Amino acid sequence: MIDPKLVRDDPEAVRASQRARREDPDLVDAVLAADDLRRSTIAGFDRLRAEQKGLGREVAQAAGDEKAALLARTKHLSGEVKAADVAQNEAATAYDGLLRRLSNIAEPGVPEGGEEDYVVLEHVGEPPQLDFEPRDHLELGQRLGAIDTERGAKVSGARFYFLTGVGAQLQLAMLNLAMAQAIEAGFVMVVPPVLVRPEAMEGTGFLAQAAADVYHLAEEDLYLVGTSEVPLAAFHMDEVIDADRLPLRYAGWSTCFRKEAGSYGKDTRGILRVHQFDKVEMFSYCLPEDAAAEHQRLLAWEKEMLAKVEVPYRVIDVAAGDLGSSAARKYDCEAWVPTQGRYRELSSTSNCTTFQSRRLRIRVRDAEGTRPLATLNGTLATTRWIVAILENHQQADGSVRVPAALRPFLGGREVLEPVPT
RNA sequence: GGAGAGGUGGCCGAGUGGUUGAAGGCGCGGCACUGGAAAUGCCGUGUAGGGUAACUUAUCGAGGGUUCGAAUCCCUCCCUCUCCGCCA
Repeated sequence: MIDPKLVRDDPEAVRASQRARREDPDLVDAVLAADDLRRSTIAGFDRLRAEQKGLGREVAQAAGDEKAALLARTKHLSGEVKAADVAQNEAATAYDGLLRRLSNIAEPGVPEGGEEDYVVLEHVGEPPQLDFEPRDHLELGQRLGAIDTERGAKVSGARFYFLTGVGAQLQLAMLNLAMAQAIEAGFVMVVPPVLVRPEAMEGTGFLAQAAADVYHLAEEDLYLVGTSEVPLAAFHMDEVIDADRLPLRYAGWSTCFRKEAGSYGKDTRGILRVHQFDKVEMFSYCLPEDAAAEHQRLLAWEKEMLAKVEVPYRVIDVAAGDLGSSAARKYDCEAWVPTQGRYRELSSTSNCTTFQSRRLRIRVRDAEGTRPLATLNGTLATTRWIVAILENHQQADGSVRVPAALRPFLGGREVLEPVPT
């Protein structure tokens, strides 16, 4: 939720942000109209309620005939107060509903446009020069006895997989490497619940545009999280945090679940796009004025991790139209995938400014009082990284070189060798 | 799953139908005292809405209800604790 004052004080800025995102600018005017109605119903209710309370005080002190007369007078007021209360609540609900539909204000400098309008900020590393026909990650994974998608489909359906042997070990090694880095950087490691209440899902903004991608358990009314960003953001829901405790940095380790609705036929091979994967996610709470700098720090930590797995990648500044509703700015790191001849997203870091904290009622308290704080998130490693690691470090014989930083987490192994099937 | 006890301000904790936004304590801020500090004393201190302002409204887990009036009574739900049952 954006700052309601901004809509009132500078509606054109909000309209401009909506246009940049290719969302509806007229929503701003609907919010303004709902706000007018809301305020007038509040005035009506307040007046009646004040009168009722005043009479109530007199009733409390009166007795006998005087009391009876007062009661007669106030009896009809009761109904009016109730009606005004209903009107007030309806107007407030309508206003809130519209306000929540407004996406976060894109940060100045965000590229305009849609998915294809990102700006490449930099390239790091060179695609490997392979003097043989590269195998894709699935073929490599099968030869290594690392990835089994056929049995994944048998047991659970399409887009499910088993990580076996060195595949499972590689994932654990990578996530451990990521977590070790995060802890070294001062993050608090968190293993969060992956089933959350509607409030947590709603508060982080995932029930808006990403709703179709979210698994829901109807019987319990719980949602499976698509990222530990959700429980990490909701961790401090309804809390007031002293300014001197900020920034708070958490590194979540969790399994993530995504329906991948609308991606039928896309990336169906291997483990590039799956319903369930594991991830180490960084999450920061900081002062709003520090958010942009914190965003750069998260990006730097992502790059540090990418350097450790030695894959070539580029950093893109995601265009406004391709931002999630919560994000004011988003940088993606995309790794080179040799068999696809293109870059694929490995990590993503978003500055959600005060959008999530306002929805989740998380505030910071300093000398001036309390106010919403900023939340940011960024990926440190996911199952998908295995794709880039296998393909970029493959050798002619189908073996895969292990990046040096991962070796300590793999019992010192330098090469993953094919196994007999 | 069953039975019972609870959910009150940043925190702890009184309060069972009427000037209670809510005693008291802690914390925090200011002042006094001090060479400075601690201790002590005094004063102040929730949040969110509406209003140019004076001021006003809401808020005692959430949502309904009873009543002229609800933190307080009733219903539903959520959560916590204790005991029993069940259990990968």
